[in-house]
Amino acid sequence: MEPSAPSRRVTIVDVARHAQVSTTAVSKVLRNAYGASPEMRAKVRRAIDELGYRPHAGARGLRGQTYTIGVMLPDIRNPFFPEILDGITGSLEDTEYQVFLGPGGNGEKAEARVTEAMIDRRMDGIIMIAPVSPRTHLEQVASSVPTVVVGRHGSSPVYDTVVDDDVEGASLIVDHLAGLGHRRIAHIEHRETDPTRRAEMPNARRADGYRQAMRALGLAESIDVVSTSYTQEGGYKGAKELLARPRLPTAVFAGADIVAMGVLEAVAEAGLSVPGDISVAGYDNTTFAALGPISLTSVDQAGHEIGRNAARLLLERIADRRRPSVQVRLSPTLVPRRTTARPPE
Amino acid sequence: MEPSAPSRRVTIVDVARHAQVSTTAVSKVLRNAYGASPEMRAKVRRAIDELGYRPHAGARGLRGQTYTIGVMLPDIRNPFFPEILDGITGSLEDTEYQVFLGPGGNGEKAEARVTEAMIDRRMDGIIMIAPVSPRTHLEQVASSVPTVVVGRHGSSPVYDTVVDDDVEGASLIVDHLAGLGHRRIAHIEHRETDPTRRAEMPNARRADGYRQAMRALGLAESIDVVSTSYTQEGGYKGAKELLARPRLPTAVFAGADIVAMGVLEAVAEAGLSVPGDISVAGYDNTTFAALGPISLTSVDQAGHEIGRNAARLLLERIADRRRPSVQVRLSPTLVPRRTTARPPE
DNA sequence: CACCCTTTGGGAAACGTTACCCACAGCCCG
DNA sequence: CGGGCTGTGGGTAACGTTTCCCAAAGGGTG
Repeated sequence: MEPSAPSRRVTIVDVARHAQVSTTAVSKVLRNAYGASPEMRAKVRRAIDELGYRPHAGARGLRGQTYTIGVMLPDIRNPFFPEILDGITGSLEDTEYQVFLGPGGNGEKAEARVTEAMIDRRMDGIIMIAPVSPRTHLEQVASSVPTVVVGRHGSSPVYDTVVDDDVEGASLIVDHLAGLGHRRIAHIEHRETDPTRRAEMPNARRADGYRQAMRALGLAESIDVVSTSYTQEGGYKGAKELLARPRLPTAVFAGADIVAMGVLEAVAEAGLSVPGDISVAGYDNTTFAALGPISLTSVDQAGHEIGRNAARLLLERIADRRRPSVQVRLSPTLVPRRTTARPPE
Repeated sequence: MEPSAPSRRVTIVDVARHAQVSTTAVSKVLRNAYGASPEMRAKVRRAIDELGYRPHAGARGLRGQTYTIGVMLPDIRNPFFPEILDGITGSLEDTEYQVFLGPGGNGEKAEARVTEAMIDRRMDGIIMIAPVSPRTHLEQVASSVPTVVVGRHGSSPVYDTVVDDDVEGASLIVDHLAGLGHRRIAHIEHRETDPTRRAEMPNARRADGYRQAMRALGLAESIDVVSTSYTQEGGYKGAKELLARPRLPTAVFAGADIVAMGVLEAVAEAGLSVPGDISVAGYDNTTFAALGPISLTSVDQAGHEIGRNAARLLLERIADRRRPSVQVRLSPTLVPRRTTARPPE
């Protein structure tokens, strides 16, 4: 085996010559386009197989499509994304489209770099998962390539959206805890100051959902929200703060599983037991929430469904770029585990 | 904002006209190529900025490079990969290269699809992380594009490799346990039958390392290996089997953290305590190993370093495709936590 | 001062594919 | 039997960039 053999690749011209037809004809077969008889198709396909021809995606992109879909992923570590991704790739595996992931790096600048790179490569469509970029940037991207935004509330005429109902998810937790008898239910949120992001980011919607659900249960006075960040450390600090309250909460609803991990740590340090003294719930139903030693009550977003819908919407929009924008909202489900129980007497 | 405005993009021709030079000149500036005076460069760069020009990667690829690096990731869920990825993207963020991830889907077929797609898109180089494909396929890929293989032992003249020393990692654990006083140390491995994979796959190397280390300590008779798979269930089943032994092991070295999770579950079910009755160690130092309630002793592979090296080797090979292949081997470190302690008296 | 080399710049032909349009044959219909 | 469809196939000009080459100008050298 040669180190990187310089052998010329088989091109459409070679296929055409071998099949004794024009390159136009081969191109038509490749794209399943109109204007080729069944016999012609058969002949061309045979030539393709015999020569082992594969089209050059870049060259195709010069005139037509690249058959490439870009998925912007802000943070690969987030154990919730793989589900979405499976949904996307699953929907696309029977098509000609190939999915590539762009590491977003969790910042506006990194996100911009990736989306620009995708546009430079003329990807046919882009799926942005839980982007942190301002809406104007999303719209700018969407104005030059078909785009679906996942996990941002708020709609735009230029891109489609798929979200899980975070308000509903927050209620699921609050109702579950209240159903067990809890009244002093506290919440740890990810601090959000920017007004449009308060309206669009899932973390803010979860906090809103918490407040709404508490009020609906007549527990308005027990509303207690600590603002930190969606990290383990944020959970730890938030819990420390809650544990310093004159009257301790009997349950903590952390806005994300990873936050709940910090809470569990702080609670253990304080010498309290879970769920004996305090119940803890997270959000996202991440892999580790299910692990035996943790067994964290959480909310499952239908990740697979989210991905499937995003892929579907994107294909539709690639097919018809001027169809009106669509918003899909899915419902989460509660996954009760061993970190929540009746409050102490 | 128009839905997907049809506005023509700025091309190199526009830039040339605006700067009153030839397209050749602009191209030279873009590539930092020889044959452009400083004044010329300045003039062209200004025009580029004024027009907001961005080169079309596909068109570039037709003649030259695409400035795109593909990273094949077999399983996004593996919490060890993000570290490697950070190392890669970190090394590349000051270059013109853009990284895209191809979801490998943990199977030969899926891996082949992704690598072919990368080649079809004329990516300048490919990094394959822990591929499961047979070596012939790796060499085939490497023969058409510069390639670095991460996490496969065994070298090839056509691709570079970066591995962490799994034999050494296994010793770290065995020595650690023996140092605490354990003698009956069992191991749960991922079953591997194919002979070349036994030599190349990390899981097989870990099992070998375990045996070697046991023999080196004079514990050859206590060698006890159970073959299941690197999954939580595999750990659970493996542990069940070990717990049915007439003389229980006092420590279990699971070949991966996720396996250790299954072990912890089985041990808890058996009414035994960790590390009181039995010590448990994993491998990979995944995120959840560090979580408070778990606190699993593990082995840390220098993921970041692995990624940095892979990126460096790839750039070198892109620059000189016929330089001899290089193998980099890094050393892991032990991360002792609360699941390992002295054996019961 | 003739010659050659170096520096700077540009013209034009690739690169591999698709879009656009035209030609031709066969057929149906009035 | 003429006119207009429909189905089939191909010629050719894009698409946006880089590479290969050549030309001209300037400067050093014998």
